[in-house]
Amino acid sequence: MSVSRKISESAVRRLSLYLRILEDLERKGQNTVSSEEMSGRSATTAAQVRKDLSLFGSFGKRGLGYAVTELAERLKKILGLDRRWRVALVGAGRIGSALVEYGGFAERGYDVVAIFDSDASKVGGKWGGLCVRDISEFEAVSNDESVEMVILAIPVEAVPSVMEHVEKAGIRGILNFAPTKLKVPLGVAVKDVNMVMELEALSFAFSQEDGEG
Amino acid sequence: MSVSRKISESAVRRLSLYLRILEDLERKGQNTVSSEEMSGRSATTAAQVRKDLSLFGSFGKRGLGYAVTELAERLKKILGLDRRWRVALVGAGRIGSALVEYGGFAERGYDVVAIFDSDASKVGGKWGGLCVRDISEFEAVSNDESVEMVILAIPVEAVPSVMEHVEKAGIRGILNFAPTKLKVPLGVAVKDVNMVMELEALSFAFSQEDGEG
DNA sequence: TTAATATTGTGAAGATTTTCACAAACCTAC
DNA sequence: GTAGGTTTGTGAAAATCTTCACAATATTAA
Repeated sequence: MSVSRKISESAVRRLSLYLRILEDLERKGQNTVSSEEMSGRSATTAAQVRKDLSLFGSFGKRGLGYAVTELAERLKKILGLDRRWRVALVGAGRIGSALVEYGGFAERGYDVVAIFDSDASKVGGKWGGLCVRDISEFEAVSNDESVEMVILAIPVEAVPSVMEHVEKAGIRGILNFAPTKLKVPLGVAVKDVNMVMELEALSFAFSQEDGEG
Repeated sequence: MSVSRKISESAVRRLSLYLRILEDLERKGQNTVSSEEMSGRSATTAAQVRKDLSLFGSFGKRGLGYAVTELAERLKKILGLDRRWRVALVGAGRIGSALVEYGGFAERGYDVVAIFDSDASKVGGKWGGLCVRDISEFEAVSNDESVEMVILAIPVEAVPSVMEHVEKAGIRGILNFAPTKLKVPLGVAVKDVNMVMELEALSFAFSQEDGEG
């Protein structure tokens, strides 16, 4: 099961998508699925699906396809979803509130166990059963609470000082909503989410198209 | 200025990031910047920065670097940000509310001019000055309001029926928060945003690392 | 004016990712 | 058990993306 090869960013994103498709098929009671059908639902090619899956082993049966439930389990394991993760939210502002309000994380195994902010007017407030703590307490609290990952929903200016705490606490996974590339030590994984950047990509695609003959 | 080459997804994302860096430098009153400095702030290489920019022309001066304000203007134009965009939000649920609440869109030129839902209990409600309309009115309203792009914040099940309206209305840009790949006609641009997918990529990176020697 | 220094723009090389194409493996029907 | 139809798994080819390396060009100093 150990994988020595480096798996590309985009391959991992596709695995996520495959898992979602499989869960959908599971709900519908479908037992097996072909790479062809998976590709149809995921805007890739059948060859791509097979290649992606083959990076981790042989899950399918030739002539038949993949067992839906079994493959879903394998993917969950590969993606680290066969367990729950303890997550801290840093930044009790608009984005942070939107994320807590959104609530989709717990469903997929991510438990927000602590919330931090540097704004004194927010510290002490209750957010869905959790007390907003001052960022200066980050190391102590995240240690007590065994925090593994951080959701960073803070303005760019606040990044350097917050990152000091995060680094010192030995956090090794960050979901970054601040619109800047984080500089992190080796071994710390970062994923960026930036909705405005997505919209910009959209208007780019749009403008290009309009400009062309 | 016309670009016939296809620009890669990741190149566009980097352009977005460069623009943000430039705007930051502008605020700080810096007049010129080298590809080296840009790369330092964006976790890429100087060569990558130059290559990306050179896709659209020669913006820099050898020996000196790039003029901050001028390059920012050029990038805005390239990314289609030299104008405002009229956007409709479809789905007045948790994600939709989070996005409206978040509010970062207007700042960057995207105006939400209409909100739709299929849930009768939501239709008619007021959201930040806008009245939530029934999705069946989509074509008429989006035509009246000259809607150009759509933010799709609906559950997977609702996708097919909503997409019918969106297609008929001739919308050609979609920011998709539904965790599924949309099937769209040629010429329609789609960008997917999926925060859970990002978190999964994070736990994947994390699990891999733990599993290795 | 010339020398020294800095930095871009870009072909070419290198690396990575995707697609192709087909042998191997499995299922069903008779 | 054999023939016919499917579908996987995977090397090899093709396409795409990133890095390298350096000529070309600009600035500054003397």
